[in-house]
Amino acid sequence: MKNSEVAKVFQDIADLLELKGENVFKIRAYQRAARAIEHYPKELKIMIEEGEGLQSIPGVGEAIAKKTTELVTTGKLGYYENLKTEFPQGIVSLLAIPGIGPKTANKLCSELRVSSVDGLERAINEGWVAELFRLGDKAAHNMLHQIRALRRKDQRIPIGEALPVVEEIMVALSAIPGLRNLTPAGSLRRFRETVGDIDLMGSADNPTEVIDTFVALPQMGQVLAHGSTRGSAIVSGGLQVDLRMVEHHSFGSLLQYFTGSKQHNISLRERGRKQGLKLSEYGITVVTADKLERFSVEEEFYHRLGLQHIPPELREAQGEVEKAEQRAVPKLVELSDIKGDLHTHTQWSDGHDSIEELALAAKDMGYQYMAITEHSAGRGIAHGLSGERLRNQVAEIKALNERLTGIHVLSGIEVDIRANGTLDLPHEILSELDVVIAAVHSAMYQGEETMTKRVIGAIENPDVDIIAHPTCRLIGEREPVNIDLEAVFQAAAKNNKIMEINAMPDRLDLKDIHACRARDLGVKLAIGTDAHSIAHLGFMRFGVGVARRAWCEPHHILNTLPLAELLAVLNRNR
DNA sequence: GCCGTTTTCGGCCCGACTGTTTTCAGTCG
Repeated sequence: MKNSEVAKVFQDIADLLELKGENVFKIRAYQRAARAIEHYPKELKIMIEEGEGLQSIPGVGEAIAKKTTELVTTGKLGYYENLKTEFPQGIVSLLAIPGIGPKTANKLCSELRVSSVDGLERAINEGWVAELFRLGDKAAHNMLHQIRALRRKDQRIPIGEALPVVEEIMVALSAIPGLRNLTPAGSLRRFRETVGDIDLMGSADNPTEVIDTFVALPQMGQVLAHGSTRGSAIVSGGLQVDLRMVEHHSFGSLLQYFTGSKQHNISLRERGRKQGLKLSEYGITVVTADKLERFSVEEEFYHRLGLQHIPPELREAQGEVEKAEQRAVPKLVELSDIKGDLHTHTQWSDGHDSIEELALAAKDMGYQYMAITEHSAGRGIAHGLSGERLRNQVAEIKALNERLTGIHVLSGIEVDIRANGTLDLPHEILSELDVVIAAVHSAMYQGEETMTKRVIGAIENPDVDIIAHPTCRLIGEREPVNIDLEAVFQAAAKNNKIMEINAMPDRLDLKDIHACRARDLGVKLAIGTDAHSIAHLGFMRFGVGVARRAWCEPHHILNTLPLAELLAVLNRNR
């Protein structure tokens, strides 16, 4: 059983306990454990097999560890099964409607026999809900509104779509004189792979003017709110953007608060409470003196708590507060550390631009090198390269390198790992290249054992350097393949092979927690954009974002190495 | 149910909004 499935069970348990009216702290304990498990980089199954104590996970104690072991080893949890029988099926679905919590759900269920969203809708329309004690016409109307919103619920948007939209807005507002701060907060700032609504935080001498300009921008569709401190609008694509203008002297604490994550903020407040400090979005209050200290800069907020500043990407309550306390927050990899792109396509296969065009663009980005890694012939649809065409390309790259200065082009390939685990090109050709990436592009629905063996086979092949997009997922479109990543990472560590963080925004593969686990096991990572055009080279920042969320420092990332050192590591002269 | 540089028992993050009441319960982020 996967961590995400375990997390789902504990979240379900929390919901059921809420309906039952259990002790709120017990409920919170289950919620906390669910979130911690969901973000935990190591598979619980492996931890149990290796006899590693589950209680090392923050928020998991004796009872939840025991339940987890039962769940993971037997696939079932008696406690959960019993709990489920106490309530009509479907009542939990009511909790998903904003505005309905456990009390209201229980009332609807016990007094109106409502136990589904459809049933609730009928009860509202027939006027029953408005009759209930402490509910009225307005409450019933709101429920109906929320049900409709839920049905057309927009999915979370990949960060690759949201970030450019937000940046365009920020550029448009940055010209306003008097604007001092403007930053996205929330999951976008933390660089999560998908985002919901966007919160922009700003401070200015003339906040009203900023908000007026914001809601009047040409890309704004429906304006939801337009006040003196807050504006809210829907931009094309359905993304809701809120702009919140605050006082200069409170900007730091407010930005901290709205960046989250919620769990990170809770950890901070728990810690502050022990020091006699009360934390809120307005600042820090020394409880004994009842005096509020405000912070215009976020760094100072953390320093006041005796902590190092914590990069937003790490704020997921995964031990970052303890590290900040010990002054041991890692110096995370940055975009400027990247010396080249190791995964690109040109007109030779299914890319848009020529090798030279791509190379010059890479040079403009300040790179020292870039690798051309076309598809191999097995990908007929992508105009993949045969051995012969590949040799021609190698010759062209060689000639190009003699002409170009300031950028070195590496000849490579993204060779198919066939369904039977063999590679799509022979050793004779692969051994002539600077870098060989191997990847699965077909037979994606193989069982876990077959798929794992298939990829490990490629890892053990001496011609292969890097495994690209190891899970083949497409965010919101295609589920990851069935693969035992733990075994794959172990094999990569043993064979000194590199795993890719594919920076394409709809891939981000490896994802954050998997990259983190690979790093833990000592596997080196490479960030590649998989660019099919010059514009795609800019995807690098999304890959860097994943690496940062995986606690990676520059030395964990292969393509932070200068050219000579990179070639030494790839060691292709065998 | 979790947790410990005040505690192995007795705490557990903080503030705001809404709709319903007539001082507040319920919900949310």
